[in-house]
Amino acid sequence: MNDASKYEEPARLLKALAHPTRLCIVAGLLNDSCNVNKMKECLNLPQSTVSQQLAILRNQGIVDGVRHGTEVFYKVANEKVKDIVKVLLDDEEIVFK
Amino acid sequence: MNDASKYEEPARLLKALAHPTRLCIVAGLLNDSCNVNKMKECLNLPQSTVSQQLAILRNQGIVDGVRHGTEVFYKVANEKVKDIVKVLLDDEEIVFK
DNA sequence: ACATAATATTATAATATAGTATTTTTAAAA
DNA sequence: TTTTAAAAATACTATATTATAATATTATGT
Repeated sequence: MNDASKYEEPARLLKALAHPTRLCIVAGLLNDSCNVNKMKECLNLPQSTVSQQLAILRNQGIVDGVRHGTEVFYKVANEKVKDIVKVLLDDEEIVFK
Repeated sequence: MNDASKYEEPARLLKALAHPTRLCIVAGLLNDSCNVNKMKECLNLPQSTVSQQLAILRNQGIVDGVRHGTEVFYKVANEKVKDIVKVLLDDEEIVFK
């Protein structure tokens, strides 16, 4: 029993979340969407770093982005992830501002 | 805002879960405790591998073990983790057998 | 004390991830 | 169409993780 393959996908999902920056990004997007520049300011990280972390989240379908002109607005795209992050962070309100 | 330090602990917790073998172990322990030998049989992995993964889970307080003679019976020691794993795996019943 | 069973630890090679400077793409404005 | 801004992709070094063999520990039975 317990073939590990069954756990590979969910493990990949958790792994994508399991980084302070990425977790912070997802937490910040729980209630409001946000563009990369604002995130980079809030997170105090180079743009390339933020974009790379966003790419990891995008690859797992955790977030997706919509372009408006030069900006891309991201939001959380996975309900299960929303629930997990809320449980993990005790349902606190977090917003990029 | 959004100092990353706030997310370091929860990220560490997720990281410890974010591996197919470790996730499988935790899922298998959700309802019943189990000793290492049985786990190693179920998982079809060397004993050292299972013990190492258990050590990672123990270090994050995700599981703990009680020794009975030569055997150590493990159980999940963190309620938040139970909830997260149930949400992640759609609440399916998983047992080592 | 010695043998045996169950579990833990250590060491290490292979692989993966993290961070960031640099370059490229995309879109709007001059 | 050139310039500028925002975001993505690339390249590369440093660090971390994984898997597992080998060894050590812990507890029991003889």
